[in-house]
Amino acid sequence: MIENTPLVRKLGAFVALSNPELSVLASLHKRRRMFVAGRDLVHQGQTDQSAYILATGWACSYKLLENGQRQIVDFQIPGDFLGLRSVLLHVSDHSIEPVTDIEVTEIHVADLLNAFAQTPRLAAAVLWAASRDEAMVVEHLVGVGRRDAAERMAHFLLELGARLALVGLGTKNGYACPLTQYLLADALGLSAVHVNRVLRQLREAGMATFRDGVVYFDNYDKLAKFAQFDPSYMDHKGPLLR
Amino acid sequence: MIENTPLVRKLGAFVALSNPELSVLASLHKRRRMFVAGRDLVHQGQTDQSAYILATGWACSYKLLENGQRQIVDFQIPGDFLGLRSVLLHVSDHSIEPVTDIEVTEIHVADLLNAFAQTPRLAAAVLWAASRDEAMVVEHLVGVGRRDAAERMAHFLLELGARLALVGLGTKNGYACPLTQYLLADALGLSAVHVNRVLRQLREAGMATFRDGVVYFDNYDKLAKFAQFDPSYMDHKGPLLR
DNA sequence: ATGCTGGACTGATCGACATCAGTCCTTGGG
DNA sequence: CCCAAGGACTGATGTCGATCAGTCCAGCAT
Repeated sequence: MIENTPLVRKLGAFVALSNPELSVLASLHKRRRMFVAGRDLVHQGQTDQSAYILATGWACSYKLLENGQRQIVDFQIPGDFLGLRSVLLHVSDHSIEPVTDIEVTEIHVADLLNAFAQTPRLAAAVLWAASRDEAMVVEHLVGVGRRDAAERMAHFLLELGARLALVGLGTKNGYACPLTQYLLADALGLSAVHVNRVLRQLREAGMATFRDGVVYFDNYDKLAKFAQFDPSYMDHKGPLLR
Repeated sequence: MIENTPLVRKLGAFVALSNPELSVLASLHKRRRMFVAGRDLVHQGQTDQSAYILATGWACSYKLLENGQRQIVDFQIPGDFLGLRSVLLHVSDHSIEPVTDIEVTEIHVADLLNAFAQTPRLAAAVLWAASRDEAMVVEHLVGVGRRDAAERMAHFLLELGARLALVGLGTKNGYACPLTQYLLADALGLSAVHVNRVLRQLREAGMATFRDGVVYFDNYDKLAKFAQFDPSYMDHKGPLLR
């Protein structure tokens, strides 16, 4: 039996993978490596680095601007690819930093592309996962562009919860979350000061509480309504491609 | 000889496609269809619609919020896929509207996935194109999150120019652009009023002029510096996969 | 114990951009 | 020819969130 990693769980939600396909997937995993929190894995502008699959811990991908501001594009949780896009485009347009200490397994993109030849359904699954990632970036864009700070925060907390639930790390009650208010600020396009005020608003409105590294959904439905959160792009009853 | 469509030009910049691969690609094109400006092709929430490749004209994909605001996620120009992500995810999380009258060719996603089995390099090319699209959304996110209105506008005009240049519809001097100030506002997360003021700023600073449906780069280098525009994620000397 | 550091938190002030309420110009229809 | 509609454009006013300048507390090293 193939081991049930977060990646297998995630892709399995998209495409029903057969055992041969699963073993091709498993064969992609090369060396296991660790990185410590805070030290960049990939630098903006760097070329020809490796791609990884995140096994444990959290990371974030971000872009730096000359004026010192940064925008966090996405957080990666177990099961997510790290740096796949950089490798495909042969240059990193962004940096990646572990938020906590992380464990990853390296993959060689040449192997991945070769695997597509053996099992085209794996290509579909990966394209699918990439589409989902893009959908999340899009949702993030909508939030930053057109939602006010409180809605943006609410939506963000919900989306993260839904993603974590998919790999078994969260429920509708809440989840463990190692992010600081500074990280939230850089993700949401706010100042850390304002993040603090907004979290207070959500807490006082009885919708969500973020304290001591844990997010509690005090009233999930009210929060989801407030944020206009629509999880349909992440919600699946089962694999869509059999 | 296979015809040299914008799509072939674009994918060809990524992966050197052989004649058999090109003909598989050509075989994906089904009926040719037209749509008129302003009437939605795909509605948010709709399921099971088709995917298309844009042949001529411009479209935009956007998301609507309950309060009536909208965020335009991206504009599509000839050679771009329309609605591919919606089909892969089996539900549209966004709407697509033609900005001008457009011509498209329909593709069946089942055919596309089957084609991956015949020519895995095509899978790589499509994954590549998807990565580039995601990189653009990311860049867009950074702009909306961390750039002020003028920088955002400058960066947007440059990026669009670079994309158009790739399919032969623009140069470093400028390009024809059918977008209204309202569309720009919805894309950049600004009000139409403010778009107007910002365009004036750029004009008065001698960097770019947008008038009568044409964007002129009055001083390309100054504009690129001002916007911190880095085209590396779209720039290629030639195909990276041979 | 003492000091240092990082993160959460707060009040006061300021500025970028939204909103409101218009004008002007062009285009197309009756 | 006149009118309606859409797009570009402008001034006045209002507000959300940034910035500045702190406090407080827990954890850790000395």
